[in-house]
Amino acid sequence: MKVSDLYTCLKKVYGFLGKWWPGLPEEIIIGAVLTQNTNWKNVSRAIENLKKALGENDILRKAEALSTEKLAELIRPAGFFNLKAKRLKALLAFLKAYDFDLNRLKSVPTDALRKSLLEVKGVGKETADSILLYALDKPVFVVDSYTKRLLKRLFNIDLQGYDEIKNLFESEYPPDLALYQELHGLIVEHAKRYCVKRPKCDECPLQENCYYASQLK
DNA sequence: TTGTGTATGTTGGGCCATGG
DNA sequence: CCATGGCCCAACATACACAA
Repeated sequence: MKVSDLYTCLKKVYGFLGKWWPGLPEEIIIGAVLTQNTNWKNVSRAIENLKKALGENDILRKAEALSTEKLAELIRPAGFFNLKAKRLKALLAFLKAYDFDLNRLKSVPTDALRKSLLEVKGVGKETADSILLYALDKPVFVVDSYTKRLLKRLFNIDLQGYDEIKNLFESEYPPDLALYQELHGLIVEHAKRYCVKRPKCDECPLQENCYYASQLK
């Protein structure tokens, strides 16, 4: 199997995921920071705390107005709360320059927008691309550790660099928003179910197409 | 057998320092 | 320039010891 066949292949197994990253764009931006090194269940608890304390609208503006300490208290369930409170504050300060208007943000060319997001302390490549893809509707490919592991196992492609992997996918697939959103979600779901650190090849629906699984025999 | 307590392992980005 | 490892934190899963 080739990298360009992965989408069709995963879709055959898992079907359409629908809206894989839940919530309003504002919540997705917050979630992108909160989900660093933690599972989604804990992140959604933290977001619920924020919504309960701040209400549903203008959540970014209201969150920015909170002290770092208060913010940390609310996002506690997401883990690393002191660190993430600082990172979230930094990101919210960046958004304030756009008056928290996501449409204004969206009107910035993607490359420039990505660069300025990466200048925010606490926003790395994965976080920036997640925001671009799921909150701002930009067709950029999101790479994570699951993507790296899947590439290595399925295709024996051993790339370390984030941008290398991003470029590989972006050259194999046309820049289609729905496709990119769906494909990243499919990769994560598959890696979480079967292609875990200690892979469950015997149960894996892709074992016939997988370099690693076929090597076991 | 079922419950409870304790310990230990696993998960996961980004920053920063350090060593090639 | 690039890779590696420590650091930030909590939840959950698993395993095991022991008691009732």
